[in-house]
Amino acid sequence: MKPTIPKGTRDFLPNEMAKRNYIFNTIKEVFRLYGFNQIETPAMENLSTLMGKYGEEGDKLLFKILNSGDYLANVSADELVTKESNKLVNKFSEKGLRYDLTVPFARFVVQYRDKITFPFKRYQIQPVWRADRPQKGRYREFFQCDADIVGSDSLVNEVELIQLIDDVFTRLQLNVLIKLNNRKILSGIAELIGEHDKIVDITVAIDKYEKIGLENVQKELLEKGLTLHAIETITPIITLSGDNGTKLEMLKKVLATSSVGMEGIQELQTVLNYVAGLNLKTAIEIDLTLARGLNYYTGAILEVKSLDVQIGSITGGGRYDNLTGVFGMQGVSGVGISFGADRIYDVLNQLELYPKEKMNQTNVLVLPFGEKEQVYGLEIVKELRKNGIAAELYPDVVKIKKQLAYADNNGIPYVILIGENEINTQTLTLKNMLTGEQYTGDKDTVFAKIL
RNA sequence: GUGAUUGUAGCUCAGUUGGUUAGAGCGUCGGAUUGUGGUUCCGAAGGUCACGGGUUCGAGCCCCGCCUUUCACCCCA
Repeated sequence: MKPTIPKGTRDFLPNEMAKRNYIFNTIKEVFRLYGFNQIETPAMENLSTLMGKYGEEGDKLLFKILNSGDYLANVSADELVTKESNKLVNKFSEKGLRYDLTVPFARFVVQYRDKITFPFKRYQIQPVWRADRPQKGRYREFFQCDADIVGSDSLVNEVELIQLIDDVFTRLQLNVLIKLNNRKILSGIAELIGEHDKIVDITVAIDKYEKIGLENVQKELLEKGLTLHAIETITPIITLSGDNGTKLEMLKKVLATSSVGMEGIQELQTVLNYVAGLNLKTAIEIDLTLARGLNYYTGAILEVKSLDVQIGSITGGGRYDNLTGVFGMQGVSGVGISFGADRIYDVLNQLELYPKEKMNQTNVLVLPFGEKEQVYGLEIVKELRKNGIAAELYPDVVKIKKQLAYADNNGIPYVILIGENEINTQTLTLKNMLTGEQYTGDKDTVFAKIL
């Protein structure tokens, strides 16, 4: 039998975990600094919690868990014969793997509303699963690192999250661009031309402007069923360019008659004004083609792109005004972001942006020449650890050549050799694996050299 | 879900128009070297050619199916 893992999943070797932990620890530390508190939720949720929250596409991508036991007991032969998987699945599956961290969080907020003080700031770092077809930067199991604030309408939250994003990527030394949009502006555009359900087609078409040109975009919109008048109305929006200020001015003109649209512009402007005073390292750009998560976002929408590596967005987020509504709790607005840890990991790998000093694990390997030395070695590693030095003792009595190769392959910077000579003279021999330098002396001097 | 693409030793890959016993490098193990790794030399182990069927005197190579890899679309972190 060949050892393999399911499609779209990954194993991580020790050196890879060191890199991933560097990412997780960085994000965690920033979350903590911004006052978010950690929670966890189960890997699986009731399907009733998950279904219908991510649109039709999302429902298809949910991993469903077979009921335990005789899961076909309640399915009649007639029903089985129909082969209608989508209907039948409800009969033998009532749990699914979580698809993101936001919906389980909404469930969590409603369920524990009596134990939570609003505004509630939580962070959550856990894997999610999607039955997608894997490709570059897309996995079926990946970690999201979410920070959300629920129970506050203030745009200060948006500003704080943008600052947090800037903080994280600055620490990770990644060049990124924050793209910003507002769902209300998109609604305004739709309102303007009376085509509420065409908003996705419109954003997709705008997105292609730079690639295929105005004429082709207009042609595509025509094919999608927009009237010539409607296309003419939104043409200034398709060709929108320049800095954020110019874009906002143009939008104000075009959307002047739409109150929702103007509200979105106002929000965007306010956020940008606040952020301008914070001197962030990351550039922020208004991007009307950002329509991500259209299913539940109601205000700000944001996305982060790596400037050095071509991969999908590495962070996304936005405001959702009524996510808890479906769980029976109305009028709670939230805003949140989600770092895609696995994509950030891929980007960092490609750029090799890991600080070396944070990557190695064991500092010292103790090499015994024989059994007697092994006993002495046990005492030595114990004392090393007491001094805060990560140390291990080679567990088998084998040739020193082999023990040194172990240290070498594992990138252990120091070894301590213990043989008959060392025991007789009460000394230790320290070897620097990088330089090959060796020093024999008493325990305290050797320890001092390592520290 | 749609369209391509990949699969040969633990890893990376050769393998001619179908032709005898399928190769290399790296890694592993042993030795040169019983107290010295990362350099060198010698040797060894390691294969259901993804899997199942078919064509053929003969298939790693051709055909069909299936799984898998990677990529694009859709959607997304």
